[in-house]
Amino acid sequence: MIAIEDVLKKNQLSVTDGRKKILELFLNSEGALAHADIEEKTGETFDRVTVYRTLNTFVEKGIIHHIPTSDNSILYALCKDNCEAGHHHDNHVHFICDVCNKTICLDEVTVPEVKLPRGFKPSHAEMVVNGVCGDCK
Amino acid sequence: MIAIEDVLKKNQLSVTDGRKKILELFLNSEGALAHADIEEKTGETFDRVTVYRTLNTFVEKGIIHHIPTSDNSILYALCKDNCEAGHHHDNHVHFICDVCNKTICLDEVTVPEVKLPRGFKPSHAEMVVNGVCGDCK
DNA sequence: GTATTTTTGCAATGTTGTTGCAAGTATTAA
DNA sequence: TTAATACTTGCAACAACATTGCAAAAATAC
Repeated sequence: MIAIEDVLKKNQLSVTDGRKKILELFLNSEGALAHADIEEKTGETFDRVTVYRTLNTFVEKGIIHHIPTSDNSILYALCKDNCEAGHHHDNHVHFICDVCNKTICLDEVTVPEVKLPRGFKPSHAEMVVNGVCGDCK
Repeated sequence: MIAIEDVLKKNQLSVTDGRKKILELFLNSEGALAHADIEEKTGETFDRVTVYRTLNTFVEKGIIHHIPTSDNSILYALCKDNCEAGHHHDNHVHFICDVCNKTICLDEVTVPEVKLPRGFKPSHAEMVVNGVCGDCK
């Protein structure tokens, strides 16, 4: 059991109902969440604006991170412990299940290095794999 | 010189000014294009709606493909010749330059295979690398 | 050249995300 | 515990992005 309040305090954030609830959603979700998911699950409890601001705050503090998608949706997922404010170590592969449509962080799978053409200098790499996840096979 | 009209005809599309112009933009651009880029470059010639519909049509026909991004922008790039409708072979790495902000298809660089955890079956993989491109180094 | 099908432009509408400000809540310190 | 301060929230307005229906226009088929 992870103490939700501790995570917030450790990141110098005021402990509020909204932040506790949204952080709890991430902790209880195995996959990534979109803004819409969160709005749906919090129901009428919080204003849309609060959700936007909370997510942005969490990204700034390094509690969650963006996941690249081909459509124009923004997905968020929890960062692991070694992830600090402004200094992400989320160089893991993301997996999107074609069946259940969940997006899962494969924390154990590191994004591989690739050899780039002459003149290109890489700084960061993202990888997204589609397919069928363990639950849907 | 690629015959623009032939590409459209080969995909069973009516040849219209809008489609010719937008396809030409892709052929003459080394990087990927966002909807906004296209609107900008076609100026007042076409309606915004036409641009949206043309891009969607091109994606359906497999003439262009989406590129995943971490922010919520949609980028499009030309598919290469071996790319057919509904059956993309665009398994190459995309590069986003942190300096000039261009997105470039690295057609020569194939997305590497990764070993996934038990139970995961991959069908498709995308990779986006950030850094400094050859022109900006 | 005419008929048919497809595409376009316009207007209206929906969706998504942001900003300013007053009111409410959490934190700090006495 | 309470008062002062700082931060967060909700509301309303706004801005950007994207979609839909329908009539007019253009492209294709005959």
